[in-house]
Amino acid sequence: MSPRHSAEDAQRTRTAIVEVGTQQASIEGLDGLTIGRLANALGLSKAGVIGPFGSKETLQLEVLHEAVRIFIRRVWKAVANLPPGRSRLLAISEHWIDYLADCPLPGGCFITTASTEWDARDGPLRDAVAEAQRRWLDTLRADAEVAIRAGELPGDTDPAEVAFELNGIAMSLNQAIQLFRDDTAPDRARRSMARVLAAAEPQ
Amino acid sequence: MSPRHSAEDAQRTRTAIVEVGTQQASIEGLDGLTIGRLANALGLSKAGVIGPFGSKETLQLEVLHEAVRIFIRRVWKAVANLPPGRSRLLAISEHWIDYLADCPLPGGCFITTASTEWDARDGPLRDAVAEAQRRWLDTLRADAEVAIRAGELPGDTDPAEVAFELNGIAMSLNQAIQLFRDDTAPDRARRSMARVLAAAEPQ
DNA sequence: CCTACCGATCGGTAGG
DNA sequence: CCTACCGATCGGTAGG
Repeated sequence: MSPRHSAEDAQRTRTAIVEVGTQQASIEGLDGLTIGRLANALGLSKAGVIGPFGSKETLQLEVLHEAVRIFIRRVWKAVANLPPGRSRLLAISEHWIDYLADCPLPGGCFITTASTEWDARDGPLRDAVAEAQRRWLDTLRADAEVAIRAGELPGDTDPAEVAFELNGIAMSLNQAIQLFRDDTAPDRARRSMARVLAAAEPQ
Repeated sequence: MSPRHSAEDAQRTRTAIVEVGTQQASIEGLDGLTIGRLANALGLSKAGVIGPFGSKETLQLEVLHEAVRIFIRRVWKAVANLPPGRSRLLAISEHWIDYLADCPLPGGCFITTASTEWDARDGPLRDAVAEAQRRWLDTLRADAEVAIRAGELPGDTDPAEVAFELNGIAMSLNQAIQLFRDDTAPDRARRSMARVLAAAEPQ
């Protein structure tokens, strides 16, 4: 009740703002976030929402990073300790599809939405989105490289193409789920990803 | 100079508003369209911009349909007279990739942007986006069905999966071009689409 | 198709 | 973290 809050309280408020902001932005886009609606949803004043961040852009960047953390937690953490290679790419596929089919954010894949929202603009948000997407594609490509060297994928496979295709399947799945509410799509995506990751013929 | 305009003039103005609106919306999104900026870009008053349409939503719907017309003109018109089947799907792939690599709209593929922008919302715009995307996927699937029946694609191919995968590759390509400015991506997409459309082994 | 205007909301700040 | 406020802009309308 007192206006004198502890640093702990301030941190809790900050966290709550980012969490609710992530939910809202997954639906309305990062640019669709507004301080006023956020304040209303949280029972705070607008000054209370923007204060901890200084500007809307800083808040948007934090919201984006929170969405990336959620993705990593759901898709990467479970496989991070597996040895790199084809079997880990198959495990990633499973978790990725599960993440999209049972998404913790109401608007589906945040990075995909943010990517199409910012890909034709300039500035820190575009750069942050590009870097997050870049890192994920690099992660996939690195595993594909290991798989090719180990003979688990055909020797003439282009590792960047594996990342490119898996990413495309994930975006197509995200659209099927969000735009068409098609619950047969996860199985389709599973088959498609398995085809991209088809094992090399034994010599 | 006279405020008394012909119906022809009125039509010209309407067309100009939709055209400039399509350019702007391809960058800022359909929701990012504003009457004020549109009026400014066109040298009109806000009333002059919104008047012919009655509401922003009607204008947004017309902008969306204009973007669909542009896509059809660039990707579909050139192949519409070819016989359906695998070779037409390959021709579509070529035109689709060319369209994305040398896009008439500054923001890249409008439908992809509109899809992620509206897929988590309700209303006429979401419905219109879904219908446009649905029609295109159905077109691809119908050609895949013909190709499978003709033995041009493997007999166990799922035609909906062909449409799903081609669409995913196109979205991945759109991202590579717009977000990463990666001009090696069109070739990658060509290889990926060719793989999806690999001919059935001759019996 | 214009001017002039409406209430609502935007991001953000001053001062406590 | 609040109240009270800022100028700017939003979509839209009245009246010509």
